[in-house]
Amino acid sequence: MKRKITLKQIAKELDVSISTVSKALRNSVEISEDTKQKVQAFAKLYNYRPNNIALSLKNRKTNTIGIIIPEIVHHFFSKVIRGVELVANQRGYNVIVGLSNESFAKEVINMEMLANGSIDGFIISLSKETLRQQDYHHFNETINQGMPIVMFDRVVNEIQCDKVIVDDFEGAKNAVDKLVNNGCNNVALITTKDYVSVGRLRTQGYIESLKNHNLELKSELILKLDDNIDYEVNLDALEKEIQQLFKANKTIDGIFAVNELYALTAMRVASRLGFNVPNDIQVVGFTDGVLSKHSTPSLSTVSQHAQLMGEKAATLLIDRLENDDDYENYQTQIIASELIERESTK
Amino acid sequence: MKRKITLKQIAKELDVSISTVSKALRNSVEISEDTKQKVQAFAKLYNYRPNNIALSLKNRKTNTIGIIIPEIVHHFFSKVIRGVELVANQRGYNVIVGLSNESFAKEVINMEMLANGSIDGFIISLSKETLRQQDYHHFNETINQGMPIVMFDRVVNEIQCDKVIVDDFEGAKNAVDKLVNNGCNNVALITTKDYVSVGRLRTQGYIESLKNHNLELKSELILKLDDNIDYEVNLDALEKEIQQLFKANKTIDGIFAVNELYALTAMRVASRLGFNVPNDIQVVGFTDGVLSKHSTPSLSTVSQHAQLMGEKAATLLIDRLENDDDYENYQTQIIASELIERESTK
DNA sequence: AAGCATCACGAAAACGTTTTCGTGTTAAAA
DNA sequence: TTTTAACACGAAAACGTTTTCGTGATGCTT
Repeated sequence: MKRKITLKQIAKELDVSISTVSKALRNSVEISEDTKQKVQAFAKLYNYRPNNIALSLKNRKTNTIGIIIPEIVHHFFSKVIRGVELVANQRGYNVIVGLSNESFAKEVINMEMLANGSIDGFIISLSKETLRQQDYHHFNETINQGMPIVMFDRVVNEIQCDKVIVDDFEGAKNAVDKLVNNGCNNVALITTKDYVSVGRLRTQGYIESLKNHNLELKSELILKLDDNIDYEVNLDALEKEIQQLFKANKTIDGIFAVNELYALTAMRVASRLGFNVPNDIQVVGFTDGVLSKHSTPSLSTVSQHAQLMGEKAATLLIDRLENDDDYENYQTQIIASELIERESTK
Repeated sequence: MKRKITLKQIAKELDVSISTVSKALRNSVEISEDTKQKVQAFAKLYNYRPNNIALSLKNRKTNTIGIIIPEIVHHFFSKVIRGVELVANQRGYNVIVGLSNESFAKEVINMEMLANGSIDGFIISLSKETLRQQDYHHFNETINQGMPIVMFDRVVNEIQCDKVIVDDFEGAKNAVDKLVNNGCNNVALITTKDYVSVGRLRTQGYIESLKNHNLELKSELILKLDDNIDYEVNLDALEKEIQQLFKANKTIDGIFAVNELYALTAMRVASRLGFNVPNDIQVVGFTDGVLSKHSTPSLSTVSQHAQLMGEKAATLLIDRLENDDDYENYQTQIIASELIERESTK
């Protein structure tokens, strides 16, 4: 077990100075051809690679970006990571992952851990708890220390930084437009409480679409679920909520749900109550998940292009890292969503 | 925009030496109470945090572990990451993620990028291409340089290191046992080509179970799919293969599939051909995916406890990193799988 | 008053790089 | 022969820590 070889060791072996070795390896004109050859051959033989940590310290640049997400076991977020990783790698960066697990405290701790030199910048999607508490001091502190942040998906107006978001409003509007155009007159909405920005925007898109079609907005058709409850493990509770919605409103002929789980569960409950999807009730979800494609009937959905979001976020961040000149001209990129029609709509 | 404060700056401001500041902050007895208070107050005021990179360089230890996986948009792997991250964070480590994208070259490049000082050790699941080419030189080189590796799930006997695996053989055997005990006499197997170790082991479990029940092993009931094809995008191709299996073997009354997609597709094809699941045909998959739970009928499956695998792998790695003494007593931990019965079996 | 601990702190090395600047040697120019 | 320029290399600083060792000042013991 031989440790990794360093410049110092090469210098010693070849009886030259460390500077000479360093220059020889970087093909400096200061060094004679002879010496260069000798050093390079030796370095190759021993498979020399510069130590990243030493380089980071010297250059005050780690070539690493940190991504902090609320949850990794989630199709949307893992696709974002893939996008980030893709462009990061292309541009010579590594990606370090932190999970906030939807907790404010973990988000803060994670950021502090990474902000002390480990990374050059952050890509982040806020935890629900952070959104609820509206405590954003850690972002401002980070930015004030000269470390750029790019927020994606769950963003917040209070913080000045680059952002990448989905056109939640437009996406929702289009989805509901589709349902209405397909003949639905009583489109219900299954959404989250308003503090999650994306939930709020999608709700507004729903409302806008109804208005544009001169349809009455009936509050009893809007089911706002408390998404602190993990319905993935409490499926029964979710089913009950939705079943109640159907029972109380027999005329429902369309469902727009702000995520995949809600949409899918709605479909299942509808079937159980004897409705046919899409003939009696049409359903559209909002997501990038795998479930939609493989369910029966397969679910029409608003795709968010998660991987593209990741790519854009990484590009934004790295561009900023590599151009010190452009100063505080923060931009917000909006990724167009796309309605993917499957069997749950006509 | 104030840069992060350093020991040197504190020393300058307070007109003491760097050593004094460092010692004062670590509460050394060498320093007088007065000075300590002064320094600590100042440090707190300016929110001093030691620079991780400098520490890493000094200690020759990064407190970061690298995980290299073939694909992140995959329920199994993201759950493993969650497990790794969980114990890594608990023990003060960060996690850096590399994606091989099932490519040998990317696996090598990723490892080389990280092995040059960025991390203390690897957790890795081999890419399919690596398994096919059986070229493991990069692992040996890494280990020889004193950097420990823990392999999980897709492992390989040729490399001496810690490993965490699922009892693929037992898991498959139990699944097929279940089918046979439920009355299936013609259980088909949908699997991958043999070079993926987990596929091979699951196939052997299938064979063993049939043998134990004195059932004839019929090669026409074994469908070996080429998993270089991404059936997730080529669903049609997959359906055709499976449809052919059914058409050629009318007596099939049970299916064991080595992954979720195969199992789910088999269910769908079966329904389309007019079979009822589970009354005519029972199906069991092998996976930790989300699809199984939400499909109709929901899919019985062999769970691999992905998160637990991640936790074990991280524990194994960190234990080794922190105990230089226990030398090369590599262990292989086997995670028991669990048969989760849902609607696709009786 | 001389010797000796104890105290409180600073200098310097080390981790592994890169880079600036200085310097000794050789060859060309005056 | 002397001056100058080019060449080839080394010393040292810097990045931000921690830690070992040295040292001047003080107070105590004889």
